[in-house]
Amino acid sequence: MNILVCDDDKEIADAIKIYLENEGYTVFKAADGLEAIAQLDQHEIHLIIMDIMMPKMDGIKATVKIREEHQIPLIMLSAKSEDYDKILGLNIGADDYVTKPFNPLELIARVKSQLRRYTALGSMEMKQHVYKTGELILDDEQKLITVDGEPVHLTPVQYKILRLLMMNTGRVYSIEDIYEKVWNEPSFNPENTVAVHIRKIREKIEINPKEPKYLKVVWGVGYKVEKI
Amino acid sequence: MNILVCDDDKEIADAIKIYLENEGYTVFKAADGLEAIAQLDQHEIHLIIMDIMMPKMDGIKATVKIREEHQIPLIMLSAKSEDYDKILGLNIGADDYVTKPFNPLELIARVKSQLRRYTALGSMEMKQHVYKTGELILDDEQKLITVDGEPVHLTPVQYKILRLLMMNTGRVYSIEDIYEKVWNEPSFNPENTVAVHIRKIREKIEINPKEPKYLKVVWGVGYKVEKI
DNA sequence: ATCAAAAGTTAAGAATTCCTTAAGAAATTC
DNA sequence: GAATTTCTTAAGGAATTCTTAACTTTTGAT
Repeated sequence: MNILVCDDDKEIADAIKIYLENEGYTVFKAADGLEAIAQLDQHEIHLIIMDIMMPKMDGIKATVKIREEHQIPLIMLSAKSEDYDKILGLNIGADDYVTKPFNPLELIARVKSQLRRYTALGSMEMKQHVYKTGELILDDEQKLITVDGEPVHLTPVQYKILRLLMMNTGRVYSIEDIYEKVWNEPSFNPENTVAVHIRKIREKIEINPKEPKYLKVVWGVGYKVEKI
Repeated sequence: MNILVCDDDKEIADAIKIYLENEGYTVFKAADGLEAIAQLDQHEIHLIIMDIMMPKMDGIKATVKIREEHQIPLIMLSAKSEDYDKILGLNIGADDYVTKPFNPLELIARVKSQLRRYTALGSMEMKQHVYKTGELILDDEQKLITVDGEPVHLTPVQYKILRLLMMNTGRVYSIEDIYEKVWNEPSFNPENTVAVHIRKIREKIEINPKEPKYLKVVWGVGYKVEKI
């Protein structure tokens, strides 16, 4: 997910960038409204964080301009906490606002909330949430896995790994791939963490873990869930 | 789709029949509980509309009898609107109820809603207002919750949380999900609020809160109400 | 074919994270 | 202002995750 942070205060923009990147988002920056609009043409942006007070083109004007062409979720940052500003911001097309000084955790929560809402609308109930291969079924809504109809309990990490592999049965994921997707951070030195988890998953979903039917290894490459 | 209308009042039964046939359903009639049971043997019935007050065998007795053998969705018609009757009907195995005098459109909406539950089709025109799982019943119209037929008092927040979970039994909601839906704002500080409410709810609806039958935790993910 | 290196598997315990629970403060309702 | 409800805090317990290290299989170089 790509987020555009638009603030002339370099310090604040950088701080936000770090917090968001820490959450796994890709962050682009813009120092004013004009830059922001330019960035939108260059990158696919999924959410905008926009400061109100900026030189050249302020946040209000920029928001209006952006809303003429895009429906990207937009969170407004305002130094003042007057209701006046908030109302103005929301009327103009912002989806939410946060007042400075703000709690980074709050900003992140609101970012997630907006992205959730936005992506939920696009795929309302349409998104697939049941993945099957052979007698192995994963229901992502119920967080439920069954093998031959028998429910199997997986821990959160185990679940995430299996879901990743099952969302694309047959596709091989390297250990680095898995680490990045599941932990949301580049695999710096994942000893054999992933392998251990794989073992635990096999223990639970395979009849005979030594001759796995579903969760196969591809030597020197990674792991996959067989497409059956 | 075949619907059985069971009411000794011929006028009402005929009126219902016409409305339902107008919607494309095939309607069978029965004047009392005994007739209803006889009809069930002869035709494949997909939904039952059952009046409470009837000669020979009343609706309550008939419902109990029917539930011994069938899981057909059943909507109860009651002349009285007292809470007592509603609770009784639901505990006995009815899936929904409508009080006389009723709006035909409401009845049809509830019929569709029930059929949808069992066939998993269509769109949401009428939101369901009775949610059941095991012996736990939530009636959103009366804001009433019963466990084993015993009404339990929940505070507003507790009620909202339980309703959210019961509207989709089996589905897992993260703490953030719950916070957002119940408080209508994203959660950002690592609080414990939801967990405390969950505890309080368990205290009230569970026999043994330490081994909850209904309100389960899914480790590292969130909470759900078991689909029973 | 044989051996060493590389890659994968497995087990066990320490470290960490997450959930539960109780008690009291703060806020709200009556 | 008393009662009820909601929120915060913190300790304790339970479950999960990670690390370590020995072991097995595969690969490929000799």
